[in-house]
Amino acid sequence: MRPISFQIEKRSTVSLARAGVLRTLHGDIKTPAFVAVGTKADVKGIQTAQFSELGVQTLIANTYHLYLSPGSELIERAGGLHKFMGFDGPIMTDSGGFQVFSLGEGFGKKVSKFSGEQAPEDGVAVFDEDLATSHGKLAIVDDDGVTFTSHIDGSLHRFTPERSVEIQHQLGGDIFFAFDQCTAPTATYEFQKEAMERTHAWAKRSLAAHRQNIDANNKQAMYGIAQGGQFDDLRRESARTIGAMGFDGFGLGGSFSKKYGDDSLQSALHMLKELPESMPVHGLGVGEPEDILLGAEHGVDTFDCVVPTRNGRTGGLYTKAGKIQIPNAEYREDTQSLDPGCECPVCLHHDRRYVHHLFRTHEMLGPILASMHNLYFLTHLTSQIREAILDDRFTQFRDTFLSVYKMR
RNA sequence: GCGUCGGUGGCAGAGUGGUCAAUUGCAAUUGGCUGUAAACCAAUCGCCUUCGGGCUCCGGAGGUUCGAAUCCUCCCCGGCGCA
Repeated sequence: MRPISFQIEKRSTVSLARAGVLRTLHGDIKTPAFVAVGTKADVKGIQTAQFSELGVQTLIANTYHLYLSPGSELIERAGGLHKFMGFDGPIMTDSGGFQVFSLGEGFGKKVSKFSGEQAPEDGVAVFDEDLATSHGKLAIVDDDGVTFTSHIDGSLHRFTPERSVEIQHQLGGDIFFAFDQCTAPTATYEFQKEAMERTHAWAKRSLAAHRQNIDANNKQAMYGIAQGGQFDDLRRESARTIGAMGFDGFGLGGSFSKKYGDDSLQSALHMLKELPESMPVHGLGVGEPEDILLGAEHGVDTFDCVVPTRNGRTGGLYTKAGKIQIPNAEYREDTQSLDPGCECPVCLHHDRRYVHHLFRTHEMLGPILASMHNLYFLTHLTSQIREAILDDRFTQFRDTFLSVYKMR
């Protein structure tokens, strides 16, 4: 018996969209579902007790961050993430593979729509120069693993697939991910292929390490992550390889930011056709409404993304008509609710004028309310998608939604 | 009234003869954010512009100088001290 099971309740008759239930030892996740990002064992600005009213069924914490602080041993002594953060529901952990990318290849690169260029190596002032290694990155990859420089204190650390699995065992999430090498969609074919093959080798090692720990293997499910960038042949090869290894689920890997182009996600999704039909699929870092709709259409079951909490903290609010910047002058006396018609706990009590004021005066409640609203918006979106699939009207729902939602 | 210090762009506050339309912070205006290095980052922020530049500008008025936010004179205003 595996520690999770995935039951598909309904498949769309006109697309690969599906609705299901992912059963874990800490409860069920009704899919499609939005997974809140809880990097450091907290969803930024949100109390655990608020998850339910915001529609948050599950969250994903991060291996790299929790390993650095407070340390996975401490969390293990606390009885695992569930006890540590006081959440009884399903928890996922990410492997640290994304940090291989964001602290490695992606480090210091400010790819803007305007310049299209990467910043100079010393273009990032966030860190003490002494922290950065001579190559200008905080992570360097080799075939055996990755050497990190802590972004916190500059100390040196090393992750291997086995180490990532060990840490994630200590964290104790219900579902965790194999250590992978994430890449930018814009990377060359050669680079993409190399990272994919390395990811496959690491997946095999990760799985072996997991199977060796009988106790963890019985309690925790493990997803493998595929790569391949925007190259369809690599993507499909990666899906076939990862899909056949015996993982409990599948992670759609990559980084789908708009700065890498408008269809980096679209070009990756065809790989899902190569997977066993009943394998649960998680879209890593996929969370803009239009991308959730696209992913769901292609059979992605769960989505995690920083976007509701990060945008929320920085003043961006999701509405059915598109994103708005609540600190902007036009909302100073706007008495509409954040998103007219929204029934989230914030919209039920406050209007734009108030939240605008909170941002202008730098009150911490502003980012909190915005994060709450955004989380609700996305969990509500996935639950609406789920209902639509169950009624076999997904396409209509998508078209209706997109007809009023303005993408930027 | 006397003495003294000071009046700089929305605010605070640098600059004290040319490299100054004027450092910096805040405020303001806008943009960005996709497995969180992010309660963050970026651009703009006197007026005009064919984006090359042009014009006006550092309390006010004069003056010195090739050149003044910077030096001098007078005036106005403010802080402090003494009467």
